[in-house]
Amino acid sequence: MEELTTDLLRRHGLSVTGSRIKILALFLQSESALAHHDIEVKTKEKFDRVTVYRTLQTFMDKGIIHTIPTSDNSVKYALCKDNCEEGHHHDDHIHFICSRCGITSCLDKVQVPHIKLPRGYQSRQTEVVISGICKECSL
Amino acid sequence: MEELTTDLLRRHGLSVTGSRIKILALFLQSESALAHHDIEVKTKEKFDRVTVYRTLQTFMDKGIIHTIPTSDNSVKYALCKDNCEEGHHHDDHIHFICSRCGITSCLDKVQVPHIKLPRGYQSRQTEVVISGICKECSL
DNA sequence: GTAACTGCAAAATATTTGCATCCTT
DNA sequence: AAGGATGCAAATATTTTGCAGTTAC
Repeated sequence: MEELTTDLLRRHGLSVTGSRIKILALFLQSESALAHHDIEVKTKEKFDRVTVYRTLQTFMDKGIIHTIPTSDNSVKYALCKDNCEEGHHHDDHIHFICSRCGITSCLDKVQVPHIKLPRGYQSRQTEVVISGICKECSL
Repeated sequence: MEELTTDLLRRHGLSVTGSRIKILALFLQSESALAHHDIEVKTKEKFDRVTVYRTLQTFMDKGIIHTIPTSDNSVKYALCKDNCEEGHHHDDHIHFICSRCGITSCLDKVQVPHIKLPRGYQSRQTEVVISGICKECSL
């Protein structure tokens, strides 16, 4: 794991530090998207709240994670899969929010559909967030 | 306009008050979605910030407005078109965020596509938010 | 050694709650 | 008259900024 995180950081031109390793590891271990608060809670070793903010921002800038839009206030973050570069997100999967257990996850297998817009509108990115009952909760 | 807003409030079982009329009128006049901050700025007569929060919450509860999910922190609100009832939103249109002028709007004519989910997932609501350049900005 | 990262303090901003008063019905 | 809505004060939560000390390369 340490190997993996270190690699990922280096590949994105970031220096390897304790907080970055720990936070990145959290994302790699997690099936679901994480809110700022989750990160504060789940890292064994506690980091300053400010460090978490800055680390998330850095990961965003470098295309390591992306945000998932939600209708309520909350911002959730998830790992970008492969082809995100600095400044260019290519997340072409949809997101799912379970209204029972609350987890937010990326459904990597489900492609975002192409949507025909009215004349004059130019689409750059399409976000799809579906809420409902997830696989686990509907058992 | 006063007629319209009053009607709308009554139809949703709300008492008719100054702040509700003014805030609802803002939504009716506005082409685009409004953030809490927009409302504070755009109402001539100033209301307490708390009143704005509470009014928006009330409108949400009654199905008069809905939120639009965004990837950044911001929450935007827009009028529900017709068939929203208390506790049941039926917004089946997509949302558009212009990355040039920043406006967020409902594209009422564009239907949300049906998306086939993996086995076990049950969809209740699908949100689609497309960002790009809007009609006005691409002229 | 130098540039970048972190933690602490504090500022700025956003949101919620309690309560007394006022307004709508 | 009664219940609900508003404004004010204040508590809470969230996010940002500056700076000094520390760490990665």
